[in-house]
Amino acid sequence: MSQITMKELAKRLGTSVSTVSRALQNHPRIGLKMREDVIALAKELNYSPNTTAINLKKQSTKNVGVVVPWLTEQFFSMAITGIEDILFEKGYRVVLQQSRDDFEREEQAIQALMKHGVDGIIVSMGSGTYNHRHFLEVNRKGIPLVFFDRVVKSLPNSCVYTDITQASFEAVELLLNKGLTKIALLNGPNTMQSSNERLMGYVNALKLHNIELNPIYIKTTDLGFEDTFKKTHELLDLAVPPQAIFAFHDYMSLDAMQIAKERGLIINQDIFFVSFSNLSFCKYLEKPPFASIEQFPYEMGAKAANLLVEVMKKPDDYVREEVIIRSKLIVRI
Amino acid sequence: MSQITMKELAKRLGTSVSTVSRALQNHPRIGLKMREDVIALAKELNYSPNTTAINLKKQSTKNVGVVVPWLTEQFFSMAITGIEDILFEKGYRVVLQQSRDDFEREEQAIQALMKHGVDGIIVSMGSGTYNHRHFLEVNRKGIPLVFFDRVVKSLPNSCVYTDITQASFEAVELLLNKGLTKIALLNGPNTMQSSNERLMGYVNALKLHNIELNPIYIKTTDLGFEDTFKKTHELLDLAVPPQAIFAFHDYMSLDAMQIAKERGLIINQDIFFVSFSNLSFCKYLEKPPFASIEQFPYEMGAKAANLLVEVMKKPDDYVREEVIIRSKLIVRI
DNA sequence: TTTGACTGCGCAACCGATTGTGCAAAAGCG
DNA sequence: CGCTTTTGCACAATCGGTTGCGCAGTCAAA
Repeated sequence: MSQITMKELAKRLGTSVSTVSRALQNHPRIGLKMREDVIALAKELNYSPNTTAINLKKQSTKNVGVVVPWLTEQFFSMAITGIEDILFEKGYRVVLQQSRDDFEREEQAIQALMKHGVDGIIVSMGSGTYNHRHFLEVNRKGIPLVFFDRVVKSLPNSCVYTDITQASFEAVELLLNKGLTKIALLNGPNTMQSSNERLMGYVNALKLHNIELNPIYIKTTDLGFEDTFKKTHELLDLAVPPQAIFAFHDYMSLDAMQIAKERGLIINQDIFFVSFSNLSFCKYLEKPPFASIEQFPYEMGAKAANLLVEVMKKPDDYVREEVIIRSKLIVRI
Repeated sequence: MSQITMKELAKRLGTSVSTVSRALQNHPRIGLKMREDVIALAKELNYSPNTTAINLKKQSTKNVGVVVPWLTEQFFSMAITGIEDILFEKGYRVVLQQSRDDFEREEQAIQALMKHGVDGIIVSMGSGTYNHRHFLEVNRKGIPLVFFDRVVKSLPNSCVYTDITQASFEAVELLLNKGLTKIALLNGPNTMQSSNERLMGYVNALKLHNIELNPIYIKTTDLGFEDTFKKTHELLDLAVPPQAIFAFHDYMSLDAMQIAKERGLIINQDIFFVSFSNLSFCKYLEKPPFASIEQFPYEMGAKAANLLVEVMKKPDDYVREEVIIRSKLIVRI
């Protein structure tokens, strides 16, 4: 029950704690016999060091906090898997927190992590985050912080993301190359950086193909399905409804597709959907969204973890890095 | 950068560390003025206690390890969400580990958690786990441990699960009541407790309805999609192929359905599928599995977390609890 | 005025490790 | 054989807190 300590080992061997400590670390100044005795007894008593004590002494916990909006979104669970794989192999553990896209919760999560004493933090920002004070606080305390996917480029922290603008451009261009010109954008809230980037890509593609930008084809949502329903109806109610919809992510495409289907439209014939995520379960759909952008969340997570490990190793010669993971447009049909 | 400590506060106030400590804890034996001074200075200097030091002293880390097979399975990410909600509110943090249904990894994960000094552990066993030595070790060390979903009933730990046998019984009965008699079972490996329970429910239902048990309708898989494909083909190749398949979970149903579709069968007409999980994205399918068993993972996780908190609070008067979450059969069409 | 309780605070041990330093004894050297 | 170096180990400080206990000083009751 009560863990056995170095003190106990020392007492049984009639030696001192420091000798036990050094023996277990194979310190050269400990004699062979003593070393072997200590190690043997440690093994026999199933000694295992108290990590908390080591943490206190070493001023590090080998814990890394990870904050994401929703664990239940495949993108994030895959990213965390990538993070965990790297961190586990480097001897770190993942302390998990979900922000649920809520600013308050995100702030609480970050504060809990700082208080708890993590060695570093990896964050994908919530859509509700309108303020960066908690991140500034983390930086002020000198705790290494790395962003991924939903990043804050204006902060001095390293970050990993995909070039949303470019990916959006390619996605919209795919539609244009199919001869579709009436393309709507079903976007996220424009408080989100990534919404703006989607818009940019959309605009760029239209411009390059000399298609006039029609503002009534651009809708923003709060990422909730109700708002998606509402905005989709608005699009389809237009006098000249869109031939294709570029949606924020696959979940949004799917919700919008439901509406389209209810209205008797045939997916990938009367109307085409393209979006981010490349959700794996779309393979089970008879009519999947036309195309989707794979962002390689596992790789993003792994890369973010690697960056963080670098900073944690030598926080002093910190160099901000901005890593862009190349996304891939997957055409499904 | 360097965190400010109680020693620093004490020095600045010309008092002792113990007084500072007590003042911050509102100890009654500290005078009002001194207390206010300490608190004021602490606030001014943005003092925050070193959690590691407190952990060492208190012999507790306020960390709870959670080990699940796959974070990317919706069931588990929802369960973890339930766990996190409860634990966060009680002041604990979640340290996450995935076993990937691999015994070695599960064992490593458990060992890492023990070494790291968590106050308790919540586990859903991997399908590859053929040995309980790591759990025995946890118990031997006196670390509170609670199982959920994939539990080990033979161990003295509390656990939360759904009555798989009963749920399976209901699922099969649903098919029988539709007049279907040739029902196949596409099960998981029979090293898994829950596979056996599914079998039991299946057998019970057939028995009650006086349908003779036909062993060729019973297949076990390793939960991988390739094996699912193989076994589904075998079933459909039978002289008298099944009219319905009761599959391990929705993912397996979906994979099997692909095969059925390829063979020209019409889902929910030529062949019916029923399984565990009630995956949310099935709502996007034109032809979803006929029915699915909702196991309320969020509630299971939350309950497991609550049980664990109880044990952590008073480990001495530990009483094993076995909580059965009532599942619900959801008919989709 | 004496006694006893109470108030306000500091000393020091403690949690379980790591690590700088000092001191013997053994070994190496001329 | 005497002197230096090396070897082998223990002492004690330290990480940053918590907490039992003791000791003055204050104040009221006897």
